[in-house]
Amino acid sequence: MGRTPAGETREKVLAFVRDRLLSGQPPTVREVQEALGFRAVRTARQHLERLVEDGRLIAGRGRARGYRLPGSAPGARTVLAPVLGRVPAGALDEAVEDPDGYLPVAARGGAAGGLFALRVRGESMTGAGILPGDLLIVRRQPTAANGDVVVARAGDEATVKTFRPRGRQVELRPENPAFEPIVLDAGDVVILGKVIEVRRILDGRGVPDA
Amino acid sequence: MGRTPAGETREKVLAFVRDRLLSGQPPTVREVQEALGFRAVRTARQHLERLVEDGRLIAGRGRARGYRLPGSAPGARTVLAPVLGRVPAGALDEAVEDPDGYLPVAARGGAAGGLFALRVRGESMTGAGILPGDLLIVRRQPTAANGDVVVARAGDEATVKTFRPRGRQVELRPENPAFEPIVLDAGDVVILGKVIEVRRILDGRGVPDA
DNA sequence: TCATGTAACACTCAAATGTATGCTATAGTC
DNA sequence: GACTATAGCATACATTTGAGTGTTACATGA
Repeated sequence: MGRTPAGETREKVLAFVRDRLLSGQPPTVREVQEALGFRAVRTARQHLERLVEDGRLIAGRGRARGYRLPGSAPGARTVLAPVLGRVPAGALDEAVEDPDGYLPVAARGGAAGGLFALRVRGESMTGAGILPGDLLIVRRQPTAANGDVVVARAGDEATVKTFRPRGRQVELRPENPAFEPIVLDAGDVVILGKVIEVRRILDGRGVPDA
Repeated sequence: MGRTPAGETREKVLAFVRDRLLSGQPPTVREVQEALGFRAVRTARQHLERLVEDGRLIAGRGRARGYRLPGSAPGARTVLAPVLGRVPAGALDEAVEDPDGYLPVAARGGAAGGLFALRVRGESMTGAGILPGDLLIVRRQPTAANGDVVVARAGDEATVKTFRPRGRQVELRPENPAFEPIVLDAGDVVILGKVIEVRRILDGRGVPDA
């Protein structure tokens, strides 16, 4: 069979393997062989071996579908956060029963104990770059630090605000001058969790032309 | 050996398999066996078979590490997008070589063919709620529609702007009055991809007190 | 009590898959 | 030309791994 220019084929091999790994389906050597059109298993393996030598792939000796991407192993644990349609007036757990879906979240260090997601209503936090329709990833915790963006319940209302302790009181401050801060006795505010991530899906809608 | 309450073990099996799939490393039957502490391969397989029967898993007949999540399952369409440290002047693929990490992304509909992530530098898009330090999930595509937020290369510069076609020219418009639009011949602009999602990690830093 | 279903075990077989050996050919370099 | 490196092929071998057969035990309801 003919030869291809040096290195060219290897790039294609790497691209194929990477695509498969990122989509969650590690390939076998023979799948690489077929995808690249080799007639010998050995050829595919040679390319893979070279990629490993060059540090561009990591081999799992002996294991089936054992090739991995180097660097920060995508083994970074992914957890699923349920998207709650509403912030419940009662216990959070009840709302988790019937989620609108799940979002994959890269679990950073801390306890993956309880994550959930909420959709933002209203414009009270636009000053912090949190727009209506955004998704908030929230870690459940009963306390917060000054400046944290929190999901809190004051009476029957559940809101997203910046947390400002004021002595024996608590200020829940919107990040939008058009809205008024809420100041309550600390005992009247229940922290449901802290917002650790903001997401905005742009897929369909673009930015309206001015 | 003893028995566990009905169904309880099966949930753990599913949780284990799902976690492995989400982290990009499908397990073998024997890995399930070990993880759950079974002494027989068959036991693990029986649970897996049941999960397949119930439609909560999909089996890849005969293939190694062949279990998948069904389309309806949470997390089924999660892919990992490499976070590029820099937008390359050359081919995108080269930058993918050395990613800063990977982000799990819920692939909505379209081809998961090529996703990558970028960190925002500068304040040129704050008007669209895109702040410095934000992570952008980008779908690789060579074209864009009016109003799309795109990653484009004009000469050696790679930037994030709103895409505005202007006849034979193209306007790359910042969403911040302090910045000037870039207008170029269509031939001088290369669309690298379209921003489909914006993420902001809040974990440490809160909102500064005013 | 008996039948039925689930959970679990021990062992075996076969297919999928990684690994190795040996060979051919082209291109570049000294 | 001799030497070296790369690209590729054919075949065989060994391990990993999915799949099959048969058995034991504990619930639960008819």
